[in-house]
Amino acid sequence: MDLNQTCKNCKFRSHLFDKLSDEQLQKVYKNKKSSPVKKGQIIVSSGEPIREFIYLVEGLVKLQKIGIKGKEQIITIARPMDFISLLSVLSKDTYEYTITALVDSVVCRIELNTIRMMLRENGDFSLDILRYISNTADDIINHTYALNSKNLRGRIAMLLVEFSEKYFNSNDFILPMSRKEIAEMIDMTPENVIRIMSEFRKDGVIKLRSKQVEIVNMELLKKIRDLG
Amino acid sequence: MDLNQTCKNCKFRSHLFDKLSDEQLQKVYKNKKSSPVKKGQIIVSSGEPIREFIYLVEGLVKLQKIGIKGKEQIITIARPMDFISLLSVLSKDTYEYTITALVDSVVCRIELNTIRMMLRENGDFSLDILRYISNTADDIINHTYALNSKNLRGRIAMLLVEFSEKYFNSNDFILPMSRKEIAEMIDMTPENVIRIMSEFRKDGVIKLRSKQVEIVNMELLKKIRDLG
DNA sequence: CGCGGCTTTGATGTTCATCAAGTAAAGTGG
DNA sequence: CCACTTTACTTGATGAACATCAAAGCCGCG
Repeated sequence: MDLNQTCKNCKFRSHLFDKLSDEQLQKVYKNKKSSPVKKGQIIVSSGEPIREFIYLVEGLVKLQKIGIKGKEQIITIARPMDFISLLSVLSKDTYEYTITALVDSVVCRIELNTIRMMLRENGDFSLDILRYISNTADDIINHTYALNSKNLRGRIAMLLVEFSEKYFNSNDFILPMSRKEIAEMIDMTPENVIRIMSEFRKDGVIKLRSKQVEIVNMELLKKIRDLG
Repeated sequence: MDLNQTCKNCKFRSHLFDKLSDEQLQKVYKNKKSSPVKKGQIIVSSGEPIREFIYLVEGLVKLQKIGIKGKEQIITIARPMDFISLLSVLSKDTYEYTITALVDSVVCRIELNTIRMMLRENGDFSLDILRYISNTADDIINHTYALNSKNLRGRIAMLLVEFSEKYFNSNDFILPMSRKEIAEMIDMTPENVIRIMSEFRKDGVIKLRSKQVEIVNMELLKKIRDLG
């Protein structure tokens, strides 16, 4: 297979590498390393030096950091097409977050200097990346504030709607994480995650069997989210 | 006075416009409008179309948004040298935040297209801005998570230390905001802001008279912050 | 000088974390 | 593949932290 074709057709290109010339795209291709990662595998560890631009081609990954007192805190979940080295990549020397695969995934890596050079050379590409980073940061900030302004029921509802609409495009999905991890994401205790999800089940808002979730009454769930 | 000199010597230049050529700096100068704003005055309103790059030359401003249920939420306080149009400027069409002067301030405005053009033309400048935006976003995110992981006493302590070390460089300063605004910043009620500050006063950690604060025992205050 | 918002203090109630204890599920080594 | 161990899940009871409500004093401003 023509390797350049591979990159040219990669669904990723349309979003982020649109503005690259063919020559630059060729350079990206020569440098990129694509690799599969198993569920649970760590992709980068917080504190590691940043040497690569990493993006997610397939799967789901979580970005987390260790808060004060050693409590884990999940900052966001990245989808295919997301840069997962995210914010730190251009401003820091080492990763701020630990990134772990939630399901079997595929990531692509490009040497940082290659990207840096292209950012310098290609103003349109540079502007696109600026916009992308700004948006990502905005999203995380807005998401965090939305979450914090809600009570526990509202948070769980928000998370379930998000999984359904943003990550799985279905009312019926398998939670890609444990109750404990959910708790880390929305800042509550595992006990209360369980309690409230059970309530939702009893009230007929969702069906729930272990990690299998089906949202039965989406309208009500959204109302709980918005009123929480 | 030579107007170009004005910009060349502006303390702002060293941080953000370092990489601009003399010609580009000249262009910045021709386009910039510098204006004073009075305490309490709104600089931009959330929802307004973004037409300018705005940075703070002197003073202090707050960036806030209206959360769900109309509760105000202060996202961050900007200092001189900060871009205050911040994150949204390159990714959105309208402002995400309302920006208000906390004290008498001075801002400079540059037409957005001028900056955009320079970003496209000048890769080094572009990289600097990328780094700057990444850092700003990182800071806000880290700050928000740090705040949320603390109890109320820890939050107040954190805020006071921050005012002292980051914004005023002194153990003795005048709070630039009301108790209600403080509550909006660190996500608690005005009543509890008052209660806890009074506690600190009674315990001899700070002296407090209306908005005048003096930190008497910084070490203890930091301990309260870190243990909260 | 009086009105409205800011500030302060106290009393009450709700939400949520913590603790405890037991069950199910999922790895692990023989 | 089965016993064994560990880790995840679940439910209930208790207590602490914090929001809310109420009432009174204060301050700036028209």
